[in-house]
Amino acid sequence: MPELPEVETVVRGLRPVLEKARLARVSLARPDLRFPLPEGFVQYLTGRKVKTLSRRGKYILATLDEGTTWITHLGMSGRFTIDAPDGEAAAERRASAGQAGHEGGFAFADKHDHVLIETDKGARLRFNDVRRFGFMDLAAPGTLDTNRHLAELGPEPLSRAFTAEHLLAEAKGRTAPLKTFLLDQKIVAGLGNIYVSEALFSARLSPLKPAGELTKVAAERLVRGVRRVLEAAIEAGGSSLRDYVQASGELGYFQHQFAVYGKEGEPCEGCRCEFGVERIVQSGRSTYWCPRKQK
DNA sequence: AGACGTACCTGACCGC
DNA sequence: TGCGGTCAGGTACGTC
Repeated sequence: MPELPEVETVVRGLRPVLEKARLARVSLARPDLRFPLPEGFVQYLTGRKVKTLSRRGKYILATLDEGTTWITHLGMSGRFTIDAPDGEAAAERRASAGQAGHEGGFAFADKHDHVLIETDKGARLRFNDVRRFGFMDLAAPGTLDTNRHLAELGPEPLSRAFTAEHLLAEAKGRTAPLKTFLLDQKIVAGLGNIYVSEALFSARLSPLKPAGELTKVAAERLVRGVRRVLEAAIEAGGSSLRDYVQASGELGYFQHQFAVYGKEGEPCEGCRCEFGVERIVQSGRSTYWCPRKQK
């Protein structure tokens, strides 16, 4: 589920709860997510203060007081829930909680809750991940740049480092189609299956076009298209934070209107032609596009 | 190096 | 109602 805009929304939602807070209690329902949690994970986090929360690609980064970074990737289905300490939902969970967790009424309330965190300010966080493709890691001070998950990441698409020149240099000689090229986190960090389709539509470029055939003009359109769709989605995430997340406490998913994604057979944005959006499969994953508009 | 397929995990949905 | 197949927004890793 979560691509850059969703992760950015999660970070913004977690910030008021985690930044400048101390992790008073941490517990795990299991020793691993997608990968084993690092040795001594709970002991390490417990008692540490979060200095800042940020994002790199699809990774959530929490910088701790002594310089270590707590890294979280949401995978496909990872989400955080912020529990109101004494709300109705909390009482309900207390009543139905089957597994032992924190004492004092805070527990692994849902089936796929894997990590519980309570801050010194009384905020309670649950990390839930049905498919368990998410993972967490710790990077010692000064090792973030060489961390195995982050070292190879391409530029942030909303930063000045993401340029047509960068895309052209990376695309040179490549036969892989633009769809696959943009999904590669080494090329640009944070795009996933949805926003690649959306960005290519926005740029009016075919997902089938070999990356090596990008022209300067097309690369410039692509940079603008990527930025446009991500900025719009982050904006939508902001609304969901205000409207939806505050009520439910759930962070990780929001409704967004897409131009082509999931719209097979429907007219693409602003179009009235009779053909509609097409779905094709590239490297085993769905791509949605308009063959009339995207060349 | 780069392109490709497969693995990981659970749940929802569809047709029979 | 049950059952098997397919699909789902992620990354890592093996092979050619």
